[in-house]
Amino acid sequence: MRATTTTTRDPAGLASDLRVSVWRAARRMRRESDPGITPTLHAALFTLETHGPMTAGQLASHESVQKPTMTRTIQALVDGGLARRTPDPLDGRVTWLAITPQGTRLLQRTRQRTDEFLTKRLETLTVEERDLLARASDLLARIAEKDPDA
Amino acid sequence: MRATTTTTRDPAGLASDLRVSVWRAARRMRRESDPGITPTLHAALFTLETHGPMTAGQLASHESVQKPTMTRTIQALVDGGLARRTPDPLDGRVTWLAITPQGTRLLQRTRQRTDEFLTKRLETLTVEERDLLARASDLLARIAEKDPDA
DNA sequence: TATTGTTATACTCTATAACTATA
DNA sequence: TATAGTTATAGAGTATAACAATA
Repeated sequence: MRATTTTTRDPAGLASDLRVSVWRAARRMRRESDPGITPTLHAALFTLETHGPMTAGQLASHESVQKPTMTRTIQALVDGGLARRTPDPLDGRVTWLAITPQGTRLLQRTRQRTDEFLTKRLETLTVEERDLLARASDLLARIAEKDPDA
Repeated sequence: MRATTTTTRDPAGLASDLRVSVWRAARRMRRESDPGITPTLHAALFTLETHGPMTAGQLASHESVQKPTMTRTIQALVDGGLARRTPDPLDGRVTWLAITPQGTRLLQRTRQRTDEFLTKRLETLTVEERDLLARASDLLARIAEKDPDA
């Protein structure tokens, strides 16, 4: 196994390591996650829950996907009764999205009962390691944000 | 934004946060990464570089994908001249995979010159934050490994 | 004209099931 | 029979290009 510590202070080397480990972790999580909801739908629904109602374009921007991609994701959420579309009364081009009670319940169930694989793995770590991952989770979220200067 | 710190010591809540942030980071990295190689090919090639020659089955197991999936990945690497197939001289069913010099060069170029987006983002962090991410990268790799008891 | 969102189309990544060749 | 790998097929997730409706 390559020693990640050798690249710690070198952003390019860390980038290379992170790219691999994040990709593998994402793949593994997808494989093990709750069959009731895919990671893509989960992430979008989570955003609707935490940010409140958003337009389709805002949601696409927040998730760093193109609008047609978000159209599909939204369609899947609406078909599943997890989100609801509401036309904007003033601007006929705009669609507002909101999580439904059913969507909220699904997220609650997911948090309580699912992610079993990941939860089990995390339980094998020390409290310090979980603290570290929690802070890393915030850093990853910051890295994945849209360019501040874009 | 949901406060991740509230879930730090709770493995299930951390699992939920990590699932979202890792998924988003993976998506963003794919979108921004070197157009010359996809994350899936990069990860497999990286494994061949660090572990040396492996059979197709070993590689599939290491990457946590099914064998048919790895067959496709390998085919893409071989088509691109990045890896080489060699039949096992003793067991006719087995195929050995090895990285080619061209594959090694591509990984070097990727490390040096690409991952620009990610490198730039990492440069905006403090040294401490990069240290933290480096250790998190190891933890994520451990989490994504095959079950120790499977 | 510019913007919001959708439809059409295509490519990547992944899986399961069935198959071939070899042991 | 069992194992290693491939082929066939399907589904999820994403993108770009072209379009419709509205501003």
